[in-house]
Amino acid sequence: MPNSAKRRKPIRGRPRDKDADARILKTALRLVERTGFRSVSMEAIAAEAHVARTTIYRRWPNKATVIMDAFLAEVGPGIAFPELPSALESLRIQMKLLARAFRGRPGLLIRSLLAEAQFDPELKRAFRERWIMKRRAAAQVVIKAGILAGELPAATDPDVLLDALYGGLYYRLLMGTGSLSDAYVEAVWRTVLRSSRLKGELGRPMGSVKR
Amino acid sequence: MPNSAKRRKPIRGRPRDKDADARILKTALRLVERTGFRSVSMEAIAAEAHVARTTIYRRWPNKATVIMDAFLAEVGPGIAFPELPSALESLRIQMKLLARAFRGRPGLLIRSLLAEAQFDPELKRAFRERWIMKRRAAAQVVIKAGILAGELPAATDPDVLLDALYGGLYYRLLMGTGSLSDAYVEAVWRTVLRSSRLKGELGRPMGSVKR
Amino acid sequence: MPNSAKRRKPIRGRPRDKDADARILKTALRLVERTGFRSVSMEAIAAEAHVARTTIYRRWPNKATVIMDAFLAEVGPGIAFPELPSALESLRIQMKLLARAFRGRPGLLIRSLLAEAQFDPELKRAFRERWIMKRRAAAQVVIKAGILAGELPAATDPDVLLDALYGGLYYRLLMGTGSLSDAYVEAVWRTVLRSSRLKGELGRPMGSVKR
Amino acid sequence: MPNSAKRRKPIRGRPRDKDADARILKTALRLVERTGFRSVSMEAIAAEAHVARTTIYRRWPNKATVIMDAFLAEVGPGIAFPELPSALESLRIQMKLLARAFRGRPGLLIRSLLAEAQFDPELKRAFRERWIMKRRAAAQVVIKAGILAGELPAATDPDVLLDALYGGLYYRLLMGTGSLSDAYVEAVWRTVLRSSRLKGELGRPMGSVKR
DNA sequence: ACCTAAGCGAGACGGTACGTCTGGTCTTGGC
DNA sequence: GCCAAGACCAGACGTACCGTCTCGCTTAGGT
Repeated sequence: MPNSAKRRKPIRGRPRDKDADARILKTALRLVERTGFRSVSMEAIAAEAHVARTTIYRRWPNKATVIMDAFLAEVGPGIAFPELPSALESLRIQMKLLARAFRGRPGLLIRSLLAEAQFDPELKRAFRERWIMKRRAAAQVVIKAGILAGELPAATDPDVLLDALYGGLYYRLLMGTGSLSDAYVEAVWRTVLRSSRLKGELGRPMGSVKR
Repeated sequence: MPNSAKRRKPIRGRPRDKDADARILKTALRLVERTGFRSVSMEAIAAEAHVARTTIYRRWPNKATVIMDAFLAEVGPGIAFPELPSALESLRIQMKLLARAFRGRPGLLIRSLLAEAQFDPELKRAFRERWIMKRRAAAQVVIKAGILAGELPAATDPDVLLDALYGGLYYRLLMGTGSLSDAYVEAVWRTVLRSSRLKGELGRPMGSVKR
Repeated sequence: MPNSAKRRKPIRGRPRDKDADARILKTALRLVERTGFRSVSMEAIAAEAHVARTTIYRRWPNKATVIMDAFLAEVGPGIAFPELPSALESLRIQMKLLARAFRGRPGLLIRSLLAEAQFDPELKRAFRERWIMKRRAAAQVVIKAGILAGELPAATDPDVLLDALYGGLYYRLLMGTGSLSDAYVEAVWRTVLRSSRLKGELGRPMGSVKR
Repeated sequence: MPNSAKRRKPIRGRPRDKDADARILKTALRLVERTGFRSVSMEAIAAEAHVARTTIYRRWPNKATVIMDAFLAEVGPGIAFPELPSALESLRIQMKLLARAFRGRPGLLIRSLLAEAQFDPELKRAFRERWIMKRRAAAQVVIKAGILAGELPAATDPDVLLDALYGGLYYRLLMGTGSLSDAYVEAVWRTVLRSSRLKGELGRPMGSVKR
C-alpha cells in the first residue's frame, strides 16, 4: 500500500514509475531474507533496486512499512481458506498452510514485522488490520458456517476459538519453543476441537464428546 | 544476571558499587515505562542512574539484557502456581495472574523483550530459558499432577495444552486484538478444557499427541 | 533577462504568460526580504507566485538569476548620476543615493547576490556586467567630465578613485563594521577628495596611476 | 577555535585527539582549494582526514566554522604590520602583503567565508571579530602613531581612512574588476594618501617618507 | 472548425548533503 | 581494579532542495 492510496486524483504530473514499486518490494524481501530485518537499510534497498533513496521515502514512510507491503504482496493471496463441504476441514487445512508459511520466508517476515510493530503503533495497526484481521474475518465466516452446519456447538465463541487454535502457532513462531510441523497442527486441532465437539458423528477414534 | 559471575576473585582494588546494579535496573524499568523500550538509550539510563555508561556496559552486554534483568528482578517471583488440591484450579488461577501482569508494566516489558528477541538470537535464548521455560516447567509439573489425579486425560500432551491455553494470551498481548481480562481467561479455559474433559470420561481414546 | 531572448520566432502555440514574469520577480523579492536569500526555495517562489516550478526553470537557469533579475528590475533605474553643473557634486549625490539603497532592501539583495556570486562564476559575471560595470561606466563619464572641467587633477585614475570612493561602502555593507549613513559618505568624500585636490594646486606631482 | 573553549575543565575522560584537529583543518583547506567551498562536504573532509563525521561535528558546528578555523590557522600570523620607523610605511607594506595574500589561497578563502557569512550571522560575527577587527585594531594603532608623529593630519578619521585604503582591495577581490597587484596598492596609496596630506613637505614624486 | 505546437501545472524522479542520534569501544585520571 | 567522564568510530536516519523529466491540459494562430 504505497502512499498512492492517499492521492485520489493524480490527474496530472509525471506518472509514477510502476516498475520501481515491484523492484523495491522484491529487493526488500531479498535483503530481509539475506541479512535480517534489522540490518536492512533504506540505503541498501535503494541501491539494489536502482532507485533513489528519496523515491522510497516518497512512497513509504519508513522501512517497516516497505517490508510490510513486500510481505503482503508475497503472501497476501497465498493462504486462504479452501472451499470445502466441511467448514472444520477448511480450517484445518488452512492452519497447515499457515504452519508451512511460518516455516519459510513468510515466517521470518511475520516475526520481524510483529516484533517491529511492538515499537511502532502505526505499524501495529497496519499489521493487525491488513494481516491479522483479514484472516480472522475469513476464519469467522468459516466458523459461523460450521456452527450453522452443526459441526460446532452453537455456543462457540469464534474469537476465543481462533486464539486457541492459532495462538500456539504464533507462540512457537516467536518463542522457538517447538516445531511448526503439520503434526503439531494436528495435535492442536485434537486438543482444542475434540471429536466431542464434532457431535460425535465422525469422532470414532477420538472418543465421542457428545453435547 | 550482571557479568559479575565472571570475576572470581576481586582480591584488590576498588570494590564494585553494589548499589549501582539496583539503581540501574530500577532506572531502566522507569524509563521503559515512561518512554518505551526503543527510545530508552543507554545514555539515558546511565544519566538517570548517576552512573557512567561504561559501567553499564561492563556489567551487561547491551540494552536488551539490562532490561531483561530488570524485568526478571521485578516479576520473577511474582507469578507462580499456587499450591492447591486441584491442579487444574492452580493452572486457572495462575493464568489469571499472568493476564493481570500482562495488563500492567510486565506486559509492556514482555512485549518489548519478546519483540527485541526476534532480532537478537542471544536475547531470544535468554528470554526463552529464563522466562518462558521456567514457567512452562512449573506448568508441566502441575499438568502431570493433574493427569495423575485424573483431572486430565492421560493422553494429554502438556506442551500442546500449554500452547493452547497460553498462546491466546501472548497472541492478544502482541496483537492487541482483544482484552486480557479474567473473563477472557475463563473463556479460553472453557474452550480448551471443557467440563467434559474434566470428568475424564472420554480422555482415553485420544492417542498420543506428537510434538 | 528571462530566457525569452532565445526564442526567435514564437510563431504558434500558447502564448507566454506575460504576467507570470512580473509575479515571479515580485514574489522572489518579497520572499528574500522576508526570509533571506538562502532560505528562499524555488518551490516557495513557485507556490507564492501561483506558478509551476518548471515555469520558473523554463525562464531562468537558477535561483540566483531569478533574484538577480528581480533586483535589477527593482533598483535598475533608481540610482543614477544626477545631471549637475559640477561633476563632483553629481558623484557625491549619487554616493548618498547608493548609501541609502544599501540601507534598505537593495542592500540586502546586493549582499546576497554578491555573496552567491562567489560560488557561481556565471552569476559573478552577470552581477559584474549588469550591475557593477553599468554604474562604473557612468561614473567614469562623470569623472572624465570632472577632469575636463578642472575639478579633478588630469592624472586621476578613474578606476582607482572609484574603488577608493565606493570600496568603503561595499566593505561596510558586507562586513557590517559601521554605518552607511550620509555622514559616512561625507567623511569618505573628505578623506579621498580633499578640498586641496579640488583646487588642483597639488595634483601635479602625482604622476600617472597605473592600473 | 574548536568547541573546546567551552569546556573549562575537561578533567577526566578520554583526551581529545589533538592530531585530528590539525588533520581536519589541513584537509579542509586542501579540499576548498581543490573543489571550492561549496562543493566541500563534511563527509569528504571526514573521509580524507580519516576521522568520523561525528568527530567534526563535535568540534565545530558546521562547515563554515571549520573552514574559518582552517583559514585563520593558515594566515593568522602571516599578515602583520611590520615595525618600522614610519607608520605610513608600515601600513603600505602591510597592504602589499595583504594584496599578495588575496592573490593566493587566502584570497579564495576570504572570498568564500565573507560570502558565506552573508547567509550566516554567526559566521559573520566570527569573521568580523576574528579576522577583520583584529587587523583593523592593529591598523588603528599604526595610524594613531602616524598622527602623533605628524605623518598624518590630526583630523584623520582612522575608520574612514582604513575603509578607503582597504575597501578597494576587498572590492576587487569580490568583484573581480581588476588586478590586486602591488602597483594597484601603490595607486590606491597615492590616491588616498596624497602628499598634500603628508603636510606637503615631501610630496615631490612620493619619494622617501622619512620622519 | 479543425489542426498543431508551444506554454503551462502538476508532480515523480535521481541525487547530494545535511545534522542528529545511538550503539558500542577505547582511553585517561582519580579513588 | 573499579569507576566517571567523555572522545571516538560507524552507520542509519529522515529532511530539504536542486534541477530534470514526463505527462496531459490549455490556448491560440494557421489553414
